[in-house]
Amino acid sequence: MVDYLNTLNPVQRQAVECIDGPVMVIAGPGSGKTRVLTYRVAHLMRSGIAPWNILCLTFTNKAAREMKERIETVVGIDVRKVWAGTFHSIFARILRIESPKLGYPSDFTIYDTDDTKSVISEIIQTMGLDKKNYNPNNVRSRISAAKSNLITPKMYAQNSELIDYDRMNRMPMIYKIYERYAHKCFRAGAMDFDDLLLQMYRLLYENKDNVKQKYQHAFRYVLVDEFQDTNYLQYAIIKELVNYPGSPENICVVGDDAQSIYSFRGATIENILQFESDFPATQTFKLEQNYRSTDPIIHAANQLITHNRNQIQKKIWTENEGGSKIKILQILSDTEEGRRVADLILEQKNRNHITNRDFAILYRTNAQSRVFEEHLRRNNIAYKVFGGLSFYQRKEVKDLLAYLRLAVNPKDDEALKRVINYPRRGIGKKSVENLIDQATESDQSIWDMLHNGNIKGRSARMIEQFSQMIGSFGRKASEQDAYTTAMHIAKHSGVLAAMREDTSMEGIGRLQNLTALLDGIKEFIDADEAEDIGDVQDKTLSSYLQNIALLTDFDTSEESTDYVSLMSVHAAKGLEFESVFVVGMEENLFPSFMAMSDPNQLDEERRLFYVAITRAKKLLCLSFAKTRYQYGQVRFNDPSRFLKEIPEECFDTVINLGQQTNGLPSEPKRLRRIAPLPKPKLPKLDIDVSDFRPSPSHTIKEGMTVLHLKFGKGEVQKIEGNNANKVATIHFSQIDNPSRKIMLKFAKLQILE
DNA sequence: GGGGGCTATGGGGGG
DNA sequence: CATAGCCCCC
Repeated sequence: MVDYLNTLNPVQRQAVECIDGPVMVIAGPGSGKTRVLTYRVAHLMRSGIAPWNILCLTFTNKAAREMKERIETVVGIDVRKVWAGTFHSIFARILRIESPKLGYPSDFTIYDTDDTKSVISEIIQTMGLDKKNYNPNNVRSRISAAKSNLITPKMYAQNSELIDYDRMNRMPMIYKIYERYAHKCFRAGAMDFDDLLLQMYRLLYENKDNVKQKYQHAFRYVLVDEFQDTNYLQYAIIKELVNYPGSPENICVVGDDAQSIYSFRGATIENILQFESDFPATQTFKLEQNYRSTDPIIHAANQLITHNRNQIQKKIWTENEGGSKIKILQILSDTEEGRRVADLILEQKNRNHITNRDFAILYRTNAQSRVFEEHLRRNNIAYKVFGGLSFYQRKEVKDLLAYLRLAVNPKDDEALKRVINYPRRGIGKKSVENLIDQATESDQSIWDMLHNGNIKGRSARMIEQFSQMIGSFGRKASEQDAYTTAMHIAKHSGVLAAMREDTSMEGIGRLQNLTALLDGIKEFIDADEAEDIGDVQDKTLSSYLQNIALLTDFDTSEESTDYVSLMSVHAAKGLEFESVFVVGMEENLFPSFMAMSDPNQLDEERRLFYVAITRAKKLLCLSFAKTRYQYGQVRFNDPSRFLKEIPEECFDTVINLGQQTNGLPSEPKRLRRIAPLPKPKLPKLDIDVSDFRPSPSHTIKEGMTVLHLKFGKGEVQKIEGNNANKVATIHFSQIDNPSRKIMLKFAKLQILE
């Protein structure tokens, strides 16, 4: 066993050893917060606390995983039974056991943001509301905010402040949409991300079968990382678990008000301020010594944050004297920024002998990643982009996942809508609309309509077949493991076959993604790791789906890890790198134009920048471009005000950053829009229109040579489909992508031979 | 049924 | 600029 206590400084050590009663640790960046949390858990276990009595809520699953690994090497005790993970993943696990107490199936589906938006759009439509006023995204965030603040639909409807606000924004019916949305999700056996928290709260609050006491008893020691980024609802759950008469109140929260950057999703700094009054016995520890960065970086960070209005007083300091000054780069354009940063990375690699994995490029918006990708690729530097469209959001992946979801929970309307006619099986738009309408009207799921609905016309047989198929998938899912089931579904749904048919470059890529998905499922069932908080390892499809619904980019394993990391500043929270580039340091970008008129939001942007620069251990480079393409226009933005808030002596060169802005937003100057060049049309084919005599469609047969007015001569290779819906595959040798599928009933073709 | 081209619209951060 | 939604056309 490692003598871990002696590796800590006095304050850290106190925070680790003080295991009974409420503890709050205010920890500056790089002050060994993770060490404290990790060693605290290790210390608990060495003091004889059973691992299953420890609940540790971290910000990412990766952080939880790394903590467990570290603990295992430190104390050599089996840590697998510690409840460690994100709020969402831990609560999803508990709800999987307890959700029947709330009327949900234990195989409930987790709706992602796209599903949520789709449900909301449908409600807006069926309510006959104007889509111009009701933007699904706005509505979604209103509903999400309500849930995060424990406001039920009923409370929402009675809250005049909320109703007035919505009325002012010309969306007076949001309360009604909220009510319908909640009902619809419930009826579909689905929870969205907020529900994972909200239903957990309900579970404890309603306390059916004394389930609250069960978990209060189980979680005798509770630890919460990044406490400054928890919202009202999350804190309410923690209090349900810990704050009750006779509680030992063994709760430890760790956070830093200066790094609070998630208020947009309901996080509230109030929680930190509230904590000491909710738990009067709280002992507070402040970790202020920074072990991560060198002096110029720390100095800059301290100075920067003094520009914020409210903060808990603390000053971070370091013994890492000296160190390189901060590099500041003034660049002409955003493209140039990509080139310069890639070049600097090469240079630093050679001069300072650091490897790809030591570098990070951090930006305010994910859309900025592209130029850096381009130039890194050009310089042959391996990189990985975090955030953006994840693997699980790709169309082909979502298609197969929809089938898997449907097998587990056929009431999942969103999944059903996605695949009822994919691959094509002759259940057209009209039939689907009809089913949806009936479902809405009778307040049942679409799945129920497949059996009880009033289905007329040709699609009836196809619908019957589809429903049979999903039923058989469901039986498979309840009998076999996730991989066997998924493989079976991929084959028998026709998804795999549809993919194989598409031999274009993109099509091959999509097939590879599907294969990767299936491989991932195999990995899941082969994995020996005991993510099993229940007693048996759960290898079912249902378990797999719950697992991946909460994965992020950081949770995917890969062979090679030596890459430059590209990510948003938000995503970089909690990480550190030898060399960090913070790019796009311009007004209207960082700080974001969305925040410019609100002092509170400006403060949050500043905290975000604080987080960005404190990721760097040794080298920090800040860059800004004079011109940048934004929303189709060249824009001239001033250097970010944040650059001016860092003392000049921190920088390696002095750059004239212009007038200090007095807090007023500077209107971005813009250039006239440049008209796009017309795209080249199909080459003109020399066909005399007056000679063109299209032949009747039924006379066209495989093997014929035909003439088409735009595509020219072509060879009929294949004819598929029945009667009126025959589709011909014709090879037109005179055009760019010669193989075309044409529906014969529309096409005008003249038979040549 | 579905792809291509056009227009309107948004425009941030994420579990 | 990117994307969504629409219409047109085959």
